[in-house]
Order: sequence, then structure tokens, then C-alpha cells
Amino acid sequence: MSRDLKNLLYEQVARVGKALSSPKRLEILELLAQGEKPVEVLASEAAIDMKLASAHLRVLKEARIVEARREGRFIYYRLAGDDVAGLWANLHAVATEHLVELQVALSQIVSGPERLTGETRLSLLDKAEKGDVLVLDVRPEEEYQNAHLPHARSIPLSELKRRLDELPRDKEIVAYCRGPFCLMSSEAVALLKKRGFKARKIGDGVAEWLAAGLPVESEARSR
Amino acid sequence: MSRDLKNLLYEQVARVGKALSSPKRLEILELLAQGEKPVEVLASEAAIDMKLASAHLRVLKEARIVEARREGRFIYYRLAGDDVAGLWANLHAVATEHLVELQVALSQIVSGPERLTGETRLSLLDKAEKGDVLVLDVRPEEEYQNAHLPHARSIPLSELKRRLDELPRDKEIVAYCRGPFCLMSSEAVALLKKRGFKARKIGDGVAEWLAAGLPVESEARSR
DNA sequence: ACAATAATCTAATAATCGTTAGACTGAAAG
DNA sequence: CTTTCAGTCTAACGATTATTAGATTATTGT
Repeated sequence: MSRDLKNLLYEQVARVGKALSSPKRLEILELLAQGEKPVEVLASEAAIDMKLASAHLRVLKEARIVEARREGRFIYYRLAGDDVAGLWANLHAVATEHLVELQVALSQIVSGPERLTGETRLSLLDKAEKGDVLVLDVRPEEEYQNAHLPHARSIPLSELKRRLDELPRDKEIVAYCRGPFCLMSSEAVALLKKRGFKARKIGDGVAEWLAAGLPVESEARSR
Repeated sequence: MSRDLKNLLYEQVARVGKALSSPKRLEILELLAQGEKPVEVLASEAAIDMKLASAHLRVLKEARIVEARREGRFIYYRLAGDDVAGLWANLHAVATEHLVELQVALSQIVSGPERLTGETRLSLLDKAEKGDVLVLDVRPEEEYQNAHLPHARSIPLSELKRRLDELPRDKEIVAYCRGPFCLMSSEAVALLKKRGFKARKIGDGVAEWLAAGLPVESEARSR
């Protein structure tokens, strides 16, 4: 009798687990953690076609971890809550901690200590506040406007080359993007170092920052 | 070029997601969050046969979220770290928050406000410390010995009926077991109320308590 | 050495999932 | 009112996965 009920409970939780069991869906979730986006944008950023993106979004929607909103011809998807971004951060933290294969793969794109701990986050926050370092957000501008790390300045990777004169040469530049699997900040640091700036990247994105219990900033957005 | 690498990263995380996508595996994970157990025990507690349990454990082991240790004829499985219990707690918290179906199912086994928040946890901890309430752990004794809530007393559900005289009639009794999906504390409360005790249950187990950043206690164990 | 126990490994089946293609829907623009 | 655009829905395929049964391995007790 109670076994049926128990099974029902675990089945419901497994619905969310299933939603997290496909690489493409995880990639979409990470994109959605940067703010709401229409299907076409998600599809092109995840390098899949729209039909497949739509199918994956359906699974995520049925697990109730994303929601949709129509505006004109576009359908904007967003995470169903901040806790979903936290779950994604938690999931990849556990994977990074225990999967040697993931650690090896990650070590190919990152070089140093860009995995932050509680203390290094606080010290970064402190240095950013004092202006000792410049925190640089290299994601597309809409994502920055939606939410960004405290005191961060926005220069999207695509504009970085022609906006180098906005950056200081005497301060350390700390670049970040969407999270530990996002390559934009790596590319930004490579460019900056080649041009003689003192730059490094961190693996954190907004979701990781929030999951660590730290605040993020957000521009007032028109609705 | 970088797309392949990106896919590889998400694929690795999805391995952990896949491990969380089956109800039976989640049930096994919750059991393992109570302490290490041999395959046979896991199988009987999850009401599946040993072969199937072994197959599920293999998936969990390949996702590196559980580990195995042989002792004589038995192979004991355990979680690969506390972070895995935290991930499970996080997953079912998100599911409970967003899935209406799960909320409905849960409301059938629980009646009142047994979902704790940060403040209610702290106030419970405080009252338990002062002795204003008796926190009662109704899980099997080994699980209590492995880890239990602060100041909790152990009376396994199976022994509760004949050990009622150990319980106070003037204090409120707060029962808990393995987590929000575990029915033992509900049964304990039903029994206690019928016998005239002042009793209620909480949905927290050790994993939820730890995930909330609170300490748990543990008996010295022989190895 | 031999049987019993605890568990894994292999093979096979049924069910589910990822992916793609084609027909369809709802909103806007000519 | 037709066309176009953004996206969904349906159907279909091949690839995975869950589950079961049967044979096999490691350890202990006789």
C-alpha cells in the first residue's frame, strides 16, 4: 500500500532527474540561467536545430523546471526559479568533484586555479569593491543586464578587440562568463594577455555565485 | 573545435544526471544517505531483487557517486561524498517546489507544516538543546549510529510500541526518519498520538539537515 | 575439496529516449 | 486574405535503458 505511494514520490523526483540526463538539455539550462531566451537563440547557441531544441524544451517544461511566455512571434523560455540554477550548479559541482574524466577534460581548457572556494570568492568581492581588480563580464550584453557579478563591467567578447582602450593596464582583469564550461572568458583572457594586459579567468558564472550564497547585481529592465 | 570539448563536458555532467533519472536509483541513494549498506539490504528495503539492485548500483558507481567496499561475503556500498547527499536533497527540494503532482502526493502522507525552513530548523535545534522537545529518531539503530540530528534519541519504529515508557508525556516529541519521503516517522507519530503523547513529525532527514548547513552528530563506530 | 552465500557478469527482451522529417498553428506583415 | 516567421505536434527510425533469467566469481563454513 505505502509502497505505491513511495514509488510515486520517487517517480516525480526522477522526472526532474530525467530532465538533467541529457547533455543538450544541460547546455540549454545553463543558457537559460543567463536569462530568458527565445527558442531560436537557444538552438543556435547550443548548435542544434530548432526542432530538437523545441523537443528538449518540452521535456524541461514537463519537468516544470522551465516556463514559457509568448511575445509576438517569439516564445521566450526561462528557468522556473533560482533554485533550478542552483540545482544545475550543484549538479556540475558534484560531477566535477567525482568524475576524473570531467576533471581531465576541464584541465584542457583551463590552466590555473579558477575554481573558486568560499574564501577566494569573498576576497575577490572585496578587491572588486575596492577597485583593486576589474571584474569583466564577457557575455552578450543582455545577459549582463539580466544579472551580473557585483561591480562587474560588461564588454561582450565580440566587442572586446575594439574596446581594449576601455580597460586599465595597471589593474588585474578578472574575466568570467556563463560558468565553468563556458569558453568565452578563456578566449577573452587569451586575447588580453596577448595585448599585454594582466588578466585571468574564473570559472564562476552568475548561477555559481548565487549558489555560493553571494549577491548578484541586475540592471533595471524594461518589461 | 571547441564544440566537441563542450559536448564532452556536458556529457560528463549528464552521466550524473542519468544516475538520478530512475526512481529506484533515487530510493537507493536515499538509503545510502543513511549510511553504508550491503546490496541485499538495499534490495530488500527498496523492494527489488538483488540482481536489479546490483544493476542500479553499477550505474551509480559508473557515475562515481557511490563507492563499494568488500568485507567478507558482503559488498558494502556508500555515497562517494557528503556532496552527493546534498545533491539528492537539492534535487528533491526543487522537485517539491515545482511539481504540483509531487505536492499533491506528499500531502497524502503528511498533514501539517513538517517542511522546515531555516528559522524553524534553528528554533528546533534550540528547543532540543534546552530539552523543551524530544527529537526522536525512528530509523534502524545502525543508521542512527552513523549520523543523527543533534540531541536526538534513537528508538527504531519496530521497537517503539514496547519502549513507549522511555518517552516523556509532558514534552512534545518531534519524530524524523530518512527524509521527506520516508513514512516511518508518520507511522511513529500516528502510534504516539493514539497512545496520548504529544507528537509531530518533520520531513527532514540527516541529508536535509546537512544541506541546510547544520551539524549532525555521530556515534563512535568500530571499523 | 565441497557446498552455501553474496553479488556480479552476460545475454535477451520490452520499453523508452534522442533525433529527424513533415504537417500544422498562432501572430504579424504585406 | 495570403504569406512569412517562430515554433509546436506527430510519426518514425535507431540507439539506450530497465528488467529478468542463467551462468559465473569470490568468500566463508563444513
